[in-house]
Amino acid sequence: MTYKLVFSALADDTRRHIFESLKGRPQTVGELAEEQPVSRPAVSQHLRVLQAAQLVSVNPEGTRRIYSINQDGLHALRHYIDEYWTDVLSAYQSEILKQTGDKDA
Amino acid sequence: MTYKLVFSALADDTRRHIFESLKGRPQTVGELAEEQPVSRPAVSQHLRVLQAAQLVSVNPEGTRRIYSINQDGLHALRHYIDEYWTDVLSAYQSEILKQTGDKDA
DNA sequence: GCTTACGGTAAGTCATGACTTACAAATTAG
DNA sequence: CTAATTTGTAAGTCATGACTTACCGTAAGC
Repeated sequence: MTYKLVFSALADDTRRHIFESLKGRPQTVGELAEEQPVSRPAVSQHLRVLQAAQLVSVNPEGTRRIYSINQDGLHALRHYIDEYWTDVLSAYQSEILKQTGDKDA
Repeated sequence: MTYKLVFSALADDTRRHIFESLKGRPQTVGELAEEQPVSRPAVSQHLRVLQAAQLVSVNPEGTRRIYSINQDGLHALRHYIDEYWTDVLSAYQSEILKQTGDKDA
């Protein structure tokens, strides 16, 4: 459902850098922009995408907007992976059972 | 390093559908193309991307090429998430300790 | 041998998205 | 109130990538 948002958000290098920069501490847009090789408006646009993917969240403080990590996005990602694996394992198991049954027959 | 490949591979709807279709059983290109609303060459190109991201692998059998799941891609993804979280937790912990110290001072 | 089936590749089109500069809104400082 | 700071938004440019049709190589069947 929202997997597309999370995957495409983290598919971009600049966004992944921003996201990993927030790993250490909450930061303002200006602080984040200084670390990146792109302009501040570009960072703003990236933050909007990250926010839509529920990977970051904002906390306004005066004119500044302090961005920090939002757990929801990565939790969704982990859920996707986990569910995928359980499905894979059950499918493989039935495949194995089928092959075993063929052997017996 | 290869995170970009995995994220961008799964960011596309068609590719995610193909990837999830392989969850159940290995399939040929033709079988996968029948389930998708795009042409067979398009599926071929998507499979190349998925293969580059180590999400699927091929097994030639005559003229057919049987695609199946490759664990490496998703393992890399899970590794990314896990490492991210350990970094986040340690950063938060030091933040909490700093705040506690400030209170005491 | 020839034909058919399967699938990868080439070339071209079109939409998306990452980036820029210019501008506007909102809060703080004097 | 005015000026300065911070940030989001608008508009436009340019590259990327998802898709199509046409084509080529390769293995199997008659």
